[in-house]
Amino acid sequence: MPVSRPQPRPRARVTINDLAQELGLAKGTISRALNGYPDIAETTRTRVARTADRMGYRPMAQAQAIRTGLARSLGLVLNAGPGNAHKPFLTDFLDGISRAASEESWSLSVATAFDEADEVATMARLVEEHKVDGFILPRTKIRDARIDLLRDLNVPFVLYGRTGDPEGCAWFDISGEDAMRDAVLRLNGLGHRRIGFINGAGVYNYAPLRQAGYVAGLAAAGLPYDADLVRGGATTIAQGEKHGADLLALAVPPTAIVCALDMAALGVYRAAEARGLRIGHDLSVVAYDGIPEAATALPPLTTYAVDTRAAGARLARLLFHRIRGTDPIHLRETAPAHLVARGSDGPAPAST
Amino acid sequence: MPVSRPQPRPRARVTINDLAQELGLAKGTISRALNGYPDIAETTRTRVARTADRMGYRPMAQAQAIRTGLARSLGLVLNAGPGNAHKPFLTDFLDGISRAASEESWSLSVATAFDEADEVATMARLVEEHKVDGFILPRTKIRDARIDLLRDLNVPFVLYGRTGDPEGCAWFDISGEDAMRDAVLRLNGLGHRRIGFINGAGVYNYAPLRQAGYVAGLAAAGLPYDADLVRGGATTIAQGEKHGADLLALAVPPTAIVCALDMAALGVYRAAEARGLRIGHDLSVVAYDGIPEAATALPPLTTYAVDTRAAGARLARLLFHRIRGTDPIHLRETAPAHLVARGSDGPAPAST
DNA sequence: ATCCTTGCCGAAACCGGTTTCGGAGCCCAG
DNA sequence: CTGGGCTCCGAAACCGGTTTCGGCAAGGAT
Repeated sequence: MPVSRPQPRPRARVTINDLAQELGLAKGTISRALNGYPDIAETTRTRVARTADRMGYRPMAQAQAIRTGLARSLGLVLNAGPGNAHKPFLTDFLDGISRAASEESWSLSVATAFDEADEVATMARLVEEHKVDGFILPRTKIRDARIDLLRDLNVPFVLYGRTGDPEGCAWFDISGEDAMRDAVLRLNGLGHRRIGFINGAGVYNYAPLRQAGYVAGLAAAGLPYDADLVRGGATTIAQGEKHGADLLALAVPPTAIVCALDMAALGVYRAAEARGLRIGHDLSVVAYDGIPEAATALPPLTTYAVDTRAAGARLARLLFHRIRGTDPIHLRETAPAHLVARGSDGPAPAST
Repeated sequence: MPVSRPQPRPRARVTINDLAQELGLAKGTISRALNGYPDIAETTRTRVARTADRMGYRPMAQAQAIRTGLARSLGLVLNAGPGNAHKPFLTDFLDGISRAASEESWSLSVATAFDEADEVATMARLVEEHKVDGFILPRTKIRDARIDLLRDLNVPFVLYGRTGDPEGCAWFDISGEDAMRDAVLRLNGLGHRRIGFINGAGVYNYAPLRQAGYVAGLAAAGLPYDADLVRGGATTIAQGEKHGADLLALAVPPTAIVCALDMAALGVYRAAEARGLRIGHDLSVVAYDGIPEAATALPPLTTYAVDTRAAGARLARLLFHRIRGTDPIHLRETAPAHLVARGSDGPAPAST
């Protein structure tokens, strides 16, 4: 099909053959020296390393891949479908992964898909074309087709988020449940007794966890659970506003609301404003994520922030271990979110 | 150094040899048939194509790369340094590029850097390791070290944004100047006579262009240019608020403000609020970008939106042409931003 | 019938690495 | 002095493709 054949640039790369010639050694020897094989004399090894460095030798990743079977590349498939547009810390996430990858001279190849089926197809393609040695899976779902695929294909992967059926799964996650529990206790400490909860999207694994954390917080504080105070499915400002308005319209409205997502909290701000309630005084709000808008909101939002950059880096490193054969059982970690106390929560208003 | 050698998965790939054996042809013949060489009989070509398809053959990208010199991968280096965190349409941008790349069975590899020097170093590394055949350069600067590097290395690239010294440069850009000019004329049509302008960061190429557009709009409307009404360097809400406050504190404040960035406009909202001015009535605001927050702001922001997804796709396609040898002179395009009229602008208030 | 094209394909070299295999030296014990 | 083991490196096969080169067979011209 391709009528116009692409023209390779004739840039002079220094290859392993150049090195071999320069040093008067066989190229196989060079390769083994550079890759730390034990059957190379230490003096030879340093000599090779030094001139390789001097001549600016960089092994061509593809040539290595063909024999070793390793593309030296991490895969990341992003859902770019409707409703997934807003990813405030995507840059940080990519940065974390990319930096960790660079440390090992690996690279990151990203692709996009518009729904779950497309995600699976895209991942399969990347594997078929051998572009990628493993995947980082953002936003673990409760039922996740991506996991099924990769388990099936026997391709290494690491989840950002835990999962119910851990068979063959490695993961890194932020313990949102601890944060939610903490949030409830914090508010209880401020005198709040009716504390609402607005959860995120139910398809994701984090949702039940965070709700469980909220419930655990209630229990730890000795507060009763009231189903009327619990809403779910709010991932946008608009949805947060709707659920916030619903909660505030209750006969006995909450004096504080815990949100599983900052975005929802920003919606609650609007619902409160519509009722003439001042956030931080008449209504306390505590959320989770640490999006940049939370800092510039009025008042600034108290939230449990996650270090997305660190998460990306950690995921990449776990994936390296996974690719190198470590049992996924030993590659499961959770880390806490960190409270950023700002102005959106305060003492409970004196009860009338 | 690597003590634990990575273990390649023993998945059974179907190679070109399998195809050759199955068809009783030489593997060179298979390769030529698949790549559209003219010395293959049409019947043979279809026979090969059919069984290749049936057996699910996917050429291993790396093996092709080693001989052809093409990695079949587009490079994108993102600046993840401080102040660059907020990239609301990064996902769309990636989506556009990734989709266009997939169409040709290419992939996208992204890396991050924290400043310009790091960007250049990262790009050089990607080229040395032969991971990438060309780059898409987001956010063209007036003086751009990335351009110097790639020109020097003779590596194909495409700019998102124009540049002063076009030597060897291909680009795609949105004509922000037309949008700014339009914005001024629109406001003039609404009766505004004192129209302020808040520009973005001066290091980027778009800044002088948009300011020129603002000036052109003034001229076309027959309005005088007043340097007091022009501010620059506002890329965040906070900076927009500051400059907005300055403008509103003028002896004769503007009745309308054009912002080069939506973010700055959101800051102007706050400055107006602080003075008790109602956006859309007492003060009109028109901006540029089309970030999602603009739609949910109160009132919703009138803005010139850019289709970032389409831009990414177009850039990728231009880069393909560039890699295949098209003269960059023929690879320069601009497209208009599209007005999204919402509630932040209205008739000028009756003058006192 | 012979020669010359032309169409079509096989064989082999090649790309830049990795890995296997074997053998040349050296040291030391018998 | 000989045999065995160990250290270290060269040679060559190999990975999965691409590209060059040459030759066979069919067809047309002479």
